[in-house]
Amino acid sequence: MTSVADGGTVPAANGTSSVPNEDVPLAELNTKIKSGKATKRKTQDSNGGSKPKRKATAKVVKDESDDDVPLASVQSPEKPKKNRKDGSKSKTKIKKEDVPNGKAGSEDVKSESEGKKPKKEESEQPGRQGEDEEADEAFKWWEAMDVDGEQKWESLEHNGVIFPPEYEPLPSHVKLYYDGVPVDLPIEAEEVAGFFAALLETDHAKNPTFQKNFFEDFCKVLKDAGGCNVNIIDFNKMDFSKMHAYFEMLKEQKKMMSRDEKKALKLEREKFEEPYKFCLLNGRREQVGNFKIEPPGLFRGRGAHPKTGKLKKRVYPEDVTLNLSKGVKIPDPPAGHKWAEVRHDNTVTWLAMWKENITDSFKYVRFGNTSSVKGMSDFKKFETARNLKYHIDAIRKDYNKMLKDPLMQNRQMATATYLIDIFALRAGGEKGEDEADTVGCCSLRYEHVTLKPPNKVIFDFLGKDSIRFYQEVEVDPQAFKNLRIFKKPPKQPGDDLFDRISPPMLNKQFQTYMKGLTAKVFRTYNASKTMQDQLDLIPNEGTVAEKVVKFNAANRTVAILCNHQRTISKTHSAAVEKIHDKLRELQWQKIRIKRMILQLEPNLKKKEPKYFEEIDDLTKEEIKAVHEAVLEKQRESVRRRFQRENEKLSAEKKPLLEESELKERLSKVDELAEEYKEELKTNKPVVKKSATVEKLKTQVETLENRITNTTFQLKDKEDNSEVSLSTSKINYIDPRLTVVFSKKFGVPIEKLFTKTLRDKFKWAIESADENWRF
DNA sequence: ACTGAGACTTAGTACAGTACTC
DNA sequence: GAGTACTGTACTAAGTCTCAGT
Repeated sequence: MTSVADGGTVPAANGTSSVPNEDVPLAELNTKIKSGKATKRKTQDSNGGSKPKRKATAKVVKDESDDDVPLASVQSPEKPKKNRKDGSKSKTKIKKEDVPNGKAGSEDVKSESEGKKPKKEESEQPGRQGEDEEADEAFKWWEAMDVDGEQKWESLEHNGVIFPPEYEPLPSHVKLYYDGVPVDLPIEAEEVAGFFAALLETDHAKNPTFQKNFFEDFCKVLKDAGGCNVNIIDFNKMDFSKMHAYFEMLKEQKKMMSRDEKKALKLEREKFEEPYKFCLLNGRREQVGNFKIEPPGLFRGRGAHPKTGKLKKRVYPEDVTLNLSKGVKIPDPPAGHKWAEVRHDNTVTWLAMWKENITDSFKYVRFGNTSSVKGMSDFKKFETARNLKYHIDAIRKDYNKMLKDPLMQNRQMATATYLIDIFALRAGGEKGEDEADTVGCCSLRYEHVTLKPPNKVIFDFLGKDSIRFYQEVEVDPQAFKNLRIFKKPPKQPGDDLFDRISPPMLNKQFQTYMKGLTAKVFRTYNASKTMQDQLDLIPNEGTVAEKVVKFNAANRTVAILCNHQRTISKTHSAAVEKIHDKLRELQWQKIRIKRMILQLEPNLKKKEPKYFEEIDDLTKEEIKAVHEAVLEKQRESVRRRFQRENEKLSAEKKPLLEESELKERLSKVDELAEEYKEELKTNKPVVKKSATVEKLKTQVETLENRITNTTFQLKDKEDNSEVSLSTSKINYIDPRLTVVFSKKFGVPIEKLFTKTLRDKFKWAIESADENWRF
């Protein structure tokens, strides 16, 4: 069995490894580079030169480092010997106890049988399994796991996919208008126009690229369908408002349906979907994920996607390839249709597949997240990440050393690894001209990194999903020097910083340290490691609610590390403003009561100066604003109560209250207003006769508590407004960490995982005990 | 050695469903 | 109990990474 000692004995990284061989003159190096990555890059000029985007071949960086070290040699990254098909499968089993020396996961760990039935026996009796749902539910793959190997399943049977319903034409009175004229669209074109009409009020519909792409595709569909009564040539003359209104009306109708109607509809839908929801995987009933074929519509690309708004075509059975066991029943295609193809490939995990017309890529129907296949791969992912802890020290040591390597390529490798490790950047592969311009580590360009000596770096770029990555950070001095070199002229905006490396090269390098190590593993590792460290800091005290808050705070650190964002909800700023107002009012109340105390006992001010320090914290203007808000609130509540009382009286058929009564009640508020006005001048609030210093001080205390709570609430709201916790919880934080926290701190798992997550992470919930560590 | 196809994970958003407030 | 705010789920786009074919 391999042990932790491995960590220290892994082969050194390229460039720092023993033999300084294969020295190649620089000239040759350049050729290599050119024939490699650089040639792939499309030239700016080819697309009209609108954006200062990818330049042609990045200029060769001067053969000098900061220290004028010549770039000496090229070393082709060592080819990791791989032997995928050696057929030897290693059985692994999630164990209750952590292996002391840590090797688990994909390395060979013998699975103690512990009397568990081998999987094979079970799957040979699908019939029996099928009868007993309990048995299905209870199957614990994590106690009999075969994680390695090419083959993904033994047997697979399913009922195919659900196609979206055929298009139903609009009622004849609902039309598109062009230049004020109602248009008789052929049904195909009407459908496409409808797609746009449905989005009329969204940002997409206002996006010129979206409009242009939509219009092009719409015109083509219209032409192919034989045209219409009007000559449509100008998008701006199209009026979708009638169509839009119709869709809104339908939505409204749906909303207005009674509870029972909705329920019945839902039941019917579920009954129809039932057969597609499950499949037979190795003889066990398991969930299918997305069994619905994506409906046609307009492509909603994120960020500045050149293809956004294009028509995503309807998918027919003739486009769909099925995958299932040989010899099992092939689901019938919809009447009058046939499948594109039926495959029997057990090395993949999809049940159906089709090609999508926008980006020319594949879409898959897969197993659900609760399935054993997905669960195993999730488990494997976390074990790989966990395994990194035995190698990370060596890796860090090596790249820190290699930051000074004379060879430019090696410096870039080291610097990229550093950024990926420390700032959790993604690998950043090449992207095409017909995609949104987003970057990751290897595709960072000149303009994405600003250097501020001595060692401050500002990253500012759009990452995956066009989410902005903005960070001002201090970096390792050598990394700083390197970035400066990578930016040296003749490089200029538009040029790649890392022009001599690519994600595959990085990954190849990583594999020399550890099997399965790739760039993305660093994100998983650092995320889970961070979570573990944060959880370790939480004291086991307080209420469940308090513990949950602290857990979420730990979760948030991870989310921030991974730059997981969400758009601020429309109501957010209003909600924040509300809390701010509330806080100011509380503050005012507190000050007011303290002033009352001073009226009762003026000499206290000298005795306890600290306590009364804050009584002048609010300006007159602020106080006035609070007064107005408070008074307005009171008036509003008086009016509301008046109205409610009247409604009640009216229901009881009794005479209503007179308007004069309302005036009478409102005048009480006016009296208060006068009182406040006076108070604003004198700074002496009226003190109730019954008040004592004791009582008032208690009131101050209560207010202070409320202020603390509200401040906390506000901070939480603001901190969370742009941070999405769920992504890291679903993808990056080893679920066993959460399970351990739950067990150790006595927080019900329901408070930490939603139902779906509990199903997804069942393996973790049932396998981790409270001593488990990442 | 390079490239693109293919397959899988990761990601934010829209919207439905639920909880909370007045 | 209606209206509103928040939460969870469904959806599908956008990444990463491997491998086969040239």
